[in-house]
Amino acid sequence: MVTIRLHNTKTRVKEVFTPIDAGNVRLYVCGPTVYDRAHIGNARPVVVFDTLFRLLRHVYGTDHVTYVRNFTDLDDKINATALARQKAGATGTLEALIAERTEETIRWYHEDMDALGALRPTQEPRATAYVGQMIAMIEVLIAKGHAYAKEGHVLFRVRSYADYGRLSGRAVDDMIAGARVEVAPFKEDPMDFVLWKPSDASLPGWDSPWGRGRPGWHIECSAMSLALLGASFDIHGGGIDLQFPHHENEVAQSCCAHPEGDFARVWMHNEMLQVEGKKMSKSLGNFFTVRDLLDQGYPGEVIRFVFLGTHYGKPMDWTAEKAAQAEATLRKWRGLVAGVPATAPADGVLAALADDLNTAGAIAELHALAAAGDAAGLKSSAALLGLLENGMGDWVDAGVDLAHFAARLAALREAAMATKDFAPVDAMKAALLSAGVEVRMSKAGVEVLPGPGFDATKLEGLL
RNA sequence: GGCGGGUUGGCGGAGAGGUUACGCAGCGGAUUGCAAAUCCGUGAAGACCGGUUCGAUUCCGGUACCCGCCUCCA
Repeated sequence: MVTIRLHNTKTRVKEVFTPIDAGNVRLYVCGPTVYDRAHIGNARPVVVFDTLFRLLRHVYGTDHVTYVRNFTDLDDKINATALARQKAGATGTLEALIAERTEETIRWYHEDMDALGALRPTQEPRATAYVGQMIAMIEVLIAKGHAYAKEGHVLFRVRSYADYGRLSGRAVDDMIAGARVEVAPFKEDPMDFVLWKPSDASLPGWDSPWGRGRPGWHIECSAMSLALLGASFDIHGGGIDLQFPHHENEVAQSCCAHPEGDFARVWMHNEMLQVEGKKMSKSLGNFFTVRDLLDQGYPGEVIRFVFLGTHYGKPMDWTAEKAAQAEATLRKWRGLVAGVPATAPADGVLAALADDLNTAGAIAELHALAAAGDAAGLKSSAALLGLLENGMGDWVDAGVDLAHFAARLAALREAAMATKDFAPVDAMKAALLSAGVEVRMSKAGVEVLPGPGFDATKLEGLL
């Protein structure tokens, strides 16, 4: 059995990973709030934890890993989006507009993440389907003295949980000193956070012991992970920006409601993504959704390769330069593994991934396999990273048959060999090159294949 | 102010207390009608200042700069 080591945010060291139950390894990752298209930053944890999912499936067996990633379809941002649409003249009730928006966004999310080669998680629970469980958990917290109801709100009593701040390495008193916490009249302590809040008639709401209202954000993940994975599970993942307060609050809720469990044994956080060296933001004009990149012609596989080139624990920069390099490499490898059946991944690749998901190291191993001409090893090892898979390679040949161009060029060349007038050959070659076609001529013959920037429309009239 | 991440050759980016990372680009050569592709060879690094050590880019301390979180943003 391969020994997997993972950096645990909770303990701040790399640890040997030992599942609670090797027959059912359980992973939970915070999913998207479905109010808009996923941006490329949202895609990083998807690719990172998809790779972890693939590794775990390889090591423990495909049917022995449960991966849960939620959809937060219950959120004030969604409400605001729906409200804005209603004001803009959209017809239908607010509930209908919200449902429409979340369904549409989930569909987009699936399309975009599928394009990146991410496997669908085992389960993708929606928050709206677990409000009952959230209410139940809140009741337990109140009964145990960890939460209190006031003015239609229910708040978590942060001071009742001694370990609060441990995950994120913060001291409660320091946070108070920072004093940027919301002070509300119904809070016993400024640090207390909302588990339940009242909804007025214009907002979606559920009946609860505290009146009609809606849950706070943090309780969603606690309730869903409990329902689907139990009070103790193996790994909890997400972006480092969620470490505080979201994950800290999850720990507090889950551990106080179910002290018999450990909640998540291992916490993994991916670092943030930047674009051309800067934080992605709408005002800088470097804000991209995954769909934007796909529409610009970056294949999902190329995006995935760029992501995997940097260790998940380090900040990653998205640049056009990297994408171009990734495309060239994948194009080369695709040519190498065409028609080759997959076997078993190489030990070196597996070892790199098992070492805290060292995807950059794994890619170096792939280069070694390619250099050694081990096409089967390359293909099978790449599959562990979600690369070079059969369903994702359409972009390479662009669906165009270039055989007749090759034949034509070969004929011209043959004639030129006799006449020593290479002008017609060079003219056709230049035309092909300008259409992004790679032209290779040797004693063995003529080969043409789509290259970077291939544009089929420029081929018209060439024959 | 508090907490955390980063700083490696022209660019990207890993591991390891002492031995070539790797990829791209560059340079030289083979090959080619010219190229491309391929193959062979090759130069190039560890932000700064100290410390530990026979020896540190790798461990420890400090400085500088960049970034994130502390505002229900992955």
